[in-house]
Amino acid sequence: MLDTPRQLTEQELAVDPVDASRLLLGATIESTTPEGVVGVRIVEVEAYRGGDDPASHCYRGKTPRNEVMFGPAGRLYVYFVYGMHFCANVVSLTDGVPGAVLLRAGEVVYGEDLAQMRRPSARSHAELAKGPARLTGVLGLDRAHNGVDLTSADASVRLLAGEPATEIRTGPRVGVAVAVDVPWRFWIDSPAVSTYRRGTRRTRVT
DNA sequence: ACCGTGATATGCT
DNA sequence: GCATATCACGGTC
Repeated sequence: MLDTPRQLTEQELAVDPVDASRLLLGATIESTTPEGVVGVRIVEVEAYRGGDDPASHCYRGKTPRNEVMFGPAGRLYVYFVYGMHFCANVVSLTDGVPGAVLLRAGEVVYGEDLAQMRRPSARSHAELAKGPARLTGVLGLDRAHNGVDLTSADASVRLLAGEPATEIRTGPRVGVAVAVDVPWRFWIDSPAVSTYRRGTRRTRVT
């Protein structure tokens, strides 16, 4: 990095997750640990809301797991899923109103060696952060990073503004079985965009 | 296509 | 309490 890029602010992110999604496409998420620095340019995200969004972790109200989503915008919401994976979201909207943007995929733009070391199974550059758990993997994010303020200048994880994205594509969210008509997955052209997977339908008693 | 893996939430008792 | 169903997934078959 030759110059210091502008960090995204809490105010910019305190908007509807759909609008925050557009802001995050093309931005860079950067994590700093004792091992080094890794930067990932975000190319695919998904918007999640609160009580009106049946696919959201906040659909049924506040719990210990999702409480960060109810807090101020610009925080990192990290959750553990499927017994082995972490996924990371950027909290949007304002204090008390839950909303977040899931970071689904990105391109590693610096710290490639460390990224490859953290994900030895990646067989190409594009594969390094192709998928939400892979993205958290290259950045070295886990439970300990839940709630980190991404807008703070000296935070270990930060969001750096990018060129405004043009040609944003949309579609239904990946792995989600409800609200399939809602096109809240957003991506820009990149080989790192993950492949679509339909959510598994639950058997419902009506 | 299929399965590992464990936290989380919910619904019983 | 305890049982169990459900996952905002990735890797391997």
